[in-house]
Formats: sequence, structure tokens, C-alpha cells
Amino acid sequence: MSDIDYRLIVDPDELPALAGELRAEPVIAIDTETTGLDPYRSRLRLLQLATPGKIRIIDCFRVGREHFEPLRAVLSSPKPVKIAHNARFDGRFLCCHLGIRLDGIFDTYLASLLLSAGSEVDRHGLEPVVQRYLGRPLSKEAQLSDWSGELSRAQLDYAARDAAILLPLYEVLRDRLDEMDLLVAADLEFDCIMPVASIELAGVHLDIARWREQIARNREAHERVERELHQDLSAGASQMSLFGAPEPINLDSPAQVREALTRLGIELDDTREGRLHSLAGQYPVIARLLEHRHLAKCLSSFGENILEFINPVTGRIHPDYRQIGSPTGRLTSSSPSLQQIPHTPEYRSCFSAPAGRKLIIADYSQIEMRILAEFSRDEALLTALDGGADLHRQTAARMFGLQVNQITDRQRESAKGLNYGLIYGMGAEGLAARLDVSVVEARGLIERYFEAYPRVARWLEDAGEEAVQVGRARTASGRLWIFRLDPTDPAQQATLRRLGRNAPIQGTSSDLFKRAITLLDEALGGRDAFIVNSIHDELVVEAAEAVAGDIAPIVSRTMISAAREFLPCVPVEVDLIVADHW
DNA sequence: TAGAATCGCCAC
DNA sequence: AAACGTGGCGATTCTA
Repeated sequence: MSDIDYRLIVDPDELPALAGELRAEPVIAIDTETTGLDPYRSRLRLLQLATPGKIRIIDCFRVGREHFEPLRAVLSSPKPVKIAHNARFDGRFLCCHLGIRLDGIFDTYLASLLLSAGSEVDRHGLEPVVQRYLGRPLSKEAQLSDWSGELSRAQLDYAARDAAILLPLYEVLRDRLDEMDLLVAADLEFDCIMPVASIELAGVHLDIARWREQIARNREAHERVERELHQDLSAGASQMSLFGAPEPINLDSPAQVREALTRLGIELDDTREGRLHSLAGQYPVIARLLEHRHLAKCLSSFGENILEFINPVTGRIHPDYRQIGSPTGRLTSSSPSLQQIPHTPEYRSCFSAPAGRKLIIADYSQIEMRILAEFSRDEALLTALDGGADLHRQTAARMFGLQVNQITDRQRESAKGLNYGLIYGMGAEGLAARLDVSVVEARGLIERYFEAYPRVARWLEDAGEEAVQVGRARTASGRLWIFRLDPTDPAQQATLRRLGRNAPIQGTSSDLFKRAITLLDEALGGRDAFIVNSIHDELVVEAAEAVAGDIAPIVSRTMISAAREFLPCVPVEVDLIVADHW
């Protein structure tokens, strides 16, 4: 494939002229080749810059960081538009190795994800995206080749082609986004790319000694419970081996546990927590089993494995974020997932501020209820959310026609169950199970709830019905989820109703949260403070001790103004603390 | 024997 | 206490 017209730049003196040419372009495509995936442990080898006429490949082994100054303005200003496929990756390397922060990004990867609108079958690597939107094959063979040595003609061809293909791809994707009314959602995503890359680069600090202590305590408890359980369970084991001790059952195997329980006369379809929980009071062995499960889960998911993610260069943990991690647009983090650390002090407090620094922890209060209030414009719900008393207590007061101070804990729990459950499209059966009441009682509670919040009832009904009718839903930013379910199948129709209620709410929560990340990243620019974690409705900022007090109000103000862009009618509150530990 | 599927459970 | 939305991940078990 030598038909690609590109030039390899090894002479730093060429960069000023190149920068001049690029500045005049409306759009340029960019790509990088690196010696590995981790910007802290690998090197930037090539930077490819493509315009309709020309492709330039800069060999970053030959052109040192200090020579990139002329390109800085081109790459770090909104114009020209920079097209990249998964710009978060390239952005991290440019940030780390050249000190340049990309701006004006059009990301063909995120564009493809938005256009697929939640499809589980579409793939979004450059190769399948080029195939899908341009109808041409693209070989990615050289991607995993060794980029640290002498480069072959084939490698350079590959590098050039990867960048060049982005130009026609951009044209098509931009038109498709426009046709599908996804340009607003796309801009929201594109603006958020570098802020998310910054969160990854910042990483979190972990108090290793404290974490190890927690593991040790867990291990001890785990072994004790394991011994007790083997005794409990062997009592029912009749098939004692003729040749000695019976084979101990594997407590991590649900199948073996179920068999053992059957021998004790406890028959179950499965052994999930919800099922076991109601039996825990009756059978001590079940309570112990649940305790064992919890300890085993914590040891395997939140044990030594987390320590392996500490980066040897920074000494911190840098998770990977997927910017569109779910069809609703939520961010997800992995390797490790810092979004599912148990919400208990033993675990969370291990994520601490390093010496001389503070953590600012801020989360939106009842954000999904506020979104529901915005969508439904239910006056009673809007009032209940307007400062003052606890939402669930107020909800109960309205449901039962009582004063807020007359509400019992049980009534508050019922109201809380409804406030949370209805957002997820829960029905009477689900509520009955959750509150441990009969289905008839649950129906009555739902009826009272809908009388308290009539426009909420109306909105939920309409949203469910619309999902059945049109098979799709949008969020406030216009993000689209096409459900791809069969509305004539009763089970799938029920799912459609639930999704139709939940998707706009959860998705709008993602929208405004991403906006908050973008605005906050900008507001913190130039200060010794940066976002280190994001958990769906909560942001953690790490700041120098001396400035934390000044930064805290900026965090809450910025989060509130981001939410206001999407929720003009409903009051928004942010709970914030400044602390040494998460 | 490695990858897929399943179960189970952590988060919001 | 658990069937009601979104994920990631670990251990076991199945399968090609």
C-alpha cells in the first residue's frame, strides 16, 4: 500500500512550517502510535496529522518534546477541528509526553457509539466503523506491532492510512449525527473527553498499609466462618467416605452449597442473597453462609487484586474509563472499577488524600428524583424537593395525609421504596417484595403515591407507553437509546415500559453529570486541584490543603450550574464535605 | 485447555 | 428484605 502520499518528519525544524499549514485548515485528523497502552510506562512514537491534501508523520523519537511548541496552538485550541478515533487514548499520551491538551475534538469512536444508540452487536473499533460507514475494509494488523524500533514501510503505511481514513469518516459521521439529532449529545461527549482523560491520568491515592490491615482482618474472619460452616454443613452429610474424612464442600460453588442445604432439609431453587436473607433468622447456618459470601466477595474483589493496579511510576491507581459505558451514557470505570468499592468506611477511607492534601467529596442530592420532577412538572414533588424536610418523609406525609412529624419509620420506608423503585419501573410485586407486604397492600401504596404526585403518575405512564409505541427514548441532551425489543411479546413489553421510564431519567443524570465534569475541569484549571474519581452522581476532587477551602464552593457551584442547564425548573442541591479520606 | 456462560454481588 | 434500571468483576462450571 505505497499509494498513500505521506512524509515522515524527523527534522524538528520542519514543525513551524507544518504548524502554519495546519492552522489554516478547518479540520485535521490526528492519530498516534505508542509503544504500549499506559502513558506513564510507554512512549509516544508517532504523531500522524492528516489533511485532505497531505499526511505528515512525526517521529517523536527523533523530534523531542521541546520542538512541539509551534504545534501547541493548533492542537490545544478549538479550531481546527481535530478528528480522532478514541481521542481519550491519544489525548492521554499528548498530555503526558508533550504537555499538550487537545481541544476541538471530534471523536469518531464516540460518534459511532452514539449512532448505534445502545446496540449490543455493533463494534466500534476503527476497522468495523470504517466498514460500517464507508463500506471499505481497513487492516489493523500493524496496530500491535513493535513501535519502538526501526519502522518498516508497512508500519508507516499503516500509520498514515489510519489517520487519513478519519477525514472521510468524519464527513459521514457528522451528517449521520445531524440526521439523527445527536449533535448536541455529541458535543457534550466531545467536551468531556479530556476531562475524563485527566481523571485517568490523575489517578487515586490509596493508603496501602490501611488496605492491607483490612485484608488481614477479613482473612481472619473468613477463615473462622469457613470452619464454622463446614461443621454446620457436614452435620447433614450422610455419605461419609469409607476411607476417612468427607470431601469438604466448596463454599464458593453455589451448586455445592445448594446440595448441602438440601441435605439439611432446606430446599431452594437458587442460593442468591435475596432468597437466603428471609431464611437467615430461621437457620443460623444461612446467616453464616451470607456472612461467608460477603467476606469472600470482599477478599476476592477488594483485596490484594486492587494493590496490583498501583502504577509503579506514579504510585497511584489509574482506572480505565469508558466514556459511554452504558446506553444511558453513564461512565463506567474498570481495572479496577472504583465505582463499586463498598460504601463502608473500612474500604472507602483507604482512599485518602496524600500528605498536605485534602479530598473534596461532592454528590448530587436526589438527582434522579429531581429529574423526574423536571420532566413531570409535578407541583407536589417540586415542592417536596425545594429544600426543607427529608423527601421520603414528605412523600409519606402526602401519601397518608399526615403532618411530616407524624410519619412513622415504616411509613417513611414505604415512601422511600416508592421514590426509588418507580424510577426503575418497579411494579406492585417488586414493591411488595421490597417492603415485605402483600401485593394488594403494595398496590394500595402505589395508588396513594400516584394520588400524592399525580403528574408523576402521568409522566411514568406516558413514558412507558411511548417506549412501547416507538421503541426508543431520549435524554435531555438528545442521547438516543433504541430498545430493539418486540412490543407484541408481553414480557418484552413490560421491559419496554420499564426502560421507557428509567432510560430518560438515568440518561439525563449522565448528561448533566458529564457537563459537571467538563465545567469543573475547566474551573479547576491552573489550580492545584483535580478530579480524581467520579461515581455516577458523586465527584471526588483532590486539592492542596491550602486551597481546599477555596475550591470547595467552586465544586458545588459548578455542579449546580451544570445541572441547571438541564433542569431549569427544579432546585438542585449538592452535598459536599472536605476530608482526609473518601 | 482456553474462552464462554452462569451465578453471585459490589456500586449508583 | 430483593426481580426493579445501569454497569464490572471474580469463581465455578460448561464447552468446543
